[in-house]
Amino acid sequence: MAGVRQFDEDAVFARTLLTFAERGYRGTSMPDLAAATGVQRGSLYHAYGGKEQLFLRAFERHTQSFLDSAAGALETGGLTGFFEFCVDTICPRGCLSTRSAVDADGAEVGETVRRFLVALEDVVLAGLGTSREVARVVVTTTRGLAVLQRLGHSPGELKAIAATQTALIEGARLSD
Amino acid sequence: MAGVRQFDEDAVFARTLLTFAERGYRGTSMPDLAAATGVQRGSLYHAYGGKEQLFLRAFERHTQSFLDSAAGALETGGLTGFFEFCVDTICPRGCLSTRSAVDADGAEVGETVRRFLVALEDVVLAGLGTSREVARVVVTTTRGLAVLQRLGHSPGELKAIAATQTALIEGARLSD
DNA sequence: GGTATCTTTGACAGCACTGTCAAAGATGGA
DNA sequence: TCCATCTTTGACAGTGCTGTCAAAGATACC
Repeated sequence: MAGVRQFDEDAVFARTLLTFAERGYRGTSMPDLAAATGVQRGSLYHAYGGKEQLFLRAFERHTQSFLDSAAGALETGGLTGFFEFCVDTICPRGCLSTRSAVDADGAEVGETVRRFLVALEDVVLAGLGTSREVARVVVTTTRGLAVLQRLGHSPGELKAIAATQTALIEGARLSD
Repeated sequence: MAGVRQFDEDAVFARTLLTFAERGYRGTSMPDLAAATGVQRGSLYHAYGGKEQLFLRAFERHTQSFLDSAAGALETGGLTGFFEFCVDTICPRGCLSTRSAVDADGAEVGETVRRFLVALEDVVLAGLGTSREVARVVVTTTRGLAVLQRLGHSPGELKAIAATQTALIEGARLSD
């Protein structure tokens, strides 16, 4: 072992994800990532191989912490808390997973995002105790909110939509 | 008036929209459009100015017919019919408006898609007779379905999600 | 038929990104 | 200290897209 990596990999991953969230998957180039991370383009190619591999490594890295936080929000604040957490996460910059899902060209990125959504569905299912069908509607709603965010809707508007959805679900629960 | 346009503008618009739906806004280049429409790139630049203008003209052109069809589906089949229509429209190729919303770089495209969603919300509101809040949830759900479609979900899966959402809304209606 | 007007076509320069590579730099171990 | 190994850096060729333009083609009107 010698000639050792000069950059902090976690910091690179964090900057990488921010860049992808802001600019979209296709809209982000290796020069963009080099500029955002402060690491030369050649070094990124050398260390990770290319854009897709770098994305995948960064995405998988931070996925688990998001799921943990989501589970926490769900436990603390119920469905309302969950949606608020999602909107607050999405809101200044854009939803990384949604943008990547829509934007991706390679199959690998789509597959990874799909797995992420299944995991998110599991979190909702476990934390909310509804049916899997309803959990899936909840996840679908978060995707819809992410699209609306891209169109310029404010956090307040998104939360209002989430509140309506929450009321529909909670209402159905009561009437069972 | 002389030296007259050699191509059928409606056909060009139709092919244009298909291409944008399949490849995404950023993923579609002028050479792609030239190939898809059979019109030389130079002619497209001459006639429309560029990609964004061509997109906008084609999008606005076909927007109204979609809204009309959606209203018809809603009248005929209620919320279930509406969602089925949306899924069937989205499904083989992808949802043009959602892809464009997420993908767009220019402000004009986003603004146009936003207006389209407001119009769609109005259609749902008028056809369904619920509150505007619920109509907005319905529109948001269609966006979520479009994202899932991009991830490879089948029409059947999307319709199942839509059915759950429909049940939640209809249930809330009954208990009022 | 002639002319003015519009369209089509192919070509051009400019720009940005990709992926690779060789040379140079840095580091840990013998 | 010296060496083997890894990383960094800048440069390179290749590719694709953009926007423009001049020349050529087509058409309506006089």
